[in-house]
Amino acid sequence: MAAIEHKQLWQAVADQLRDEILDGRLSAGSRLVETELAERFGVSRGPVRDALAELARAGLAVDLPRRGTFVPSLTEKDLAEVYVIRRAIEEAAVRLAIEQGTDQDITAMYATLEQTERAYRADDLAAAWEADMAFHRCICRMSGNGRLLMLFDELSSQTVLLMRTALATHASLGWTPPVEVHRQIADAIRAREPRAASAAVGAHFQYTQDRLRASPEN
Amino acid sequence: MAAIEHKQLWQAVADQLRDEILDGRLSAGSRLVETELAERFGVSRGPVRDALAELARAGLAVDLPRRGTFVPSLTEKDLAEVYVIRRAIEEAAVRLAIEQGTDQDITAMYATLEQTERAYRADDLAAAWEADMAFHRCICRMSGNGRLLMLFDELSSQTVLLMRTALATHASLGWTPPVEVHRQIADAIRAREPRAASAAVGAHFQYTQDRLRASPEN
DNA sequence: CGGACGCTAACTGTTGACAATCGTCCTGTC
DNA sequence: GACAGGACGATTGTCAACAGTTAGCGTCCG
Repeated sequence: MAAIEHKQLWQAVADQLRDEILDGRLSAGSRLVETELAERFGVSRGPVRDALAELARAGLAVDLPRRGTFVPSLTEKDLAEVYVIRRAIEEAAVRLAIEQGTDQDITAMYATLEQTERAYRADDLAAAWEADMAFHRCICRMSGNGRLLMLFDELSSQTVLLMRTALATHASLGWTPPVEVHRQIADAIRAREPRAASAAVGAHFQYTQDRLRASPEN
Repeated sequence: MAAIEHKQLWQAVADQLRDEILDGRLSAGSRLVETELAERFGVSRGPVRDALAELARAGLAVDLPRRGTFVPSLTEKDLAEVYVIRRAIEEAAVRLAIEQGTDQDITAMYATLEQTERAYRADDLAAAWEADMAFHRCICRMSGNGRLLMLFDELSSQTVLLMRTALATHASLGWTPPVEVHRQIADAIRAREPRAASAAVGAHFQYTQDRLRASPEN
């Protein structure tokens, strides 16, 4: 095993660009010029083109025909859209996770929980946020639904981008990881109570959405 | 208005290929050779490549690196995955549709319902199926969530492909359009009863899923 | 002084060609 | 007779070049 990931060139480029977009090194509105990137990565324009198409499909870039590709500036509306879908699929995921999840999965889930808490106590908000996302991803993985997991990854990327652009100034500063809510969800999963788990996820999203909607004063 | 849709070449190719795949003219397992298609459409391999990438992203093709692109043969597991996600997002969509939908939208929704009935009485199962899908799409459009609608389109395409491949022989023959269930959903939307509407959608999917799971004897 | 036209530069969309890789067939050996 | 190894063919991944379009800017006319 551990077979050599025969990564396509365009995948490597896409991964690199994705990281830079999510890190904020490529800020919203930045233009992604094919020739420029091709030279930077030492490849031709072909793979760069493929990479940009991939990012566009993932919602991390917008492609205006004949005009170029840009890093999108996501709005409140985008935030609402993403959260509606995330809530829907994660409520479903948690129910499946109860049916499909192994004890090992549940252990891993609790690990992310503790990691979140530890990072928060260490005042490492970035790590706490990452562990928070890992918790959600863990549930989606437990669902055993590959499409659902891929969809989550797409939406979580957009969530990160949203947090960086729309809410960089106000909301993220006051953010605290919802450890206790996550623990509620985790406990419900371990107890194999689909109703409670689904409701807890719904409540979690409701709360997050309300808080985000309340804070900005556009 | 009605501005000239300056369609990119690869989009035209992708549309054509999508139609052929969904029509069954390109059956499951078919190999999509870039050179071949390029010659057939009178374009270079570049746009064909882009088109195949697009189809692969939409789940209507699978790309095996260095080996080629194929029309996928979707399995029971794929069916289950697609339906889980569709149920989740459509339950959410119907709730939003109640908030966002205009009277015009509701009229259009009922139109698809009547169209389904008419096509079924005329023994045109293909048209009935299409109108059935149009009904579901109508609800997703009413949600006002662009991402949700795009996601639905993706999943509905895969649903069509599934019906063609996995269930071509047994289930589709006995299929009858669930007009009365659809009417229940529509009525709940018109009456602005989110609970009932969401429940009706859920029941609809539960029923469909059970029936599909019961029929094949793999 | 303001607006419209035309020019220029840059970038994208598309093309054709080259090289690397994978599947297949054939051959030879056990 | 079956399996391993090597060569060939086909097809994809990548590259460099060409053509068309778009945005920006300057100039000219009203």
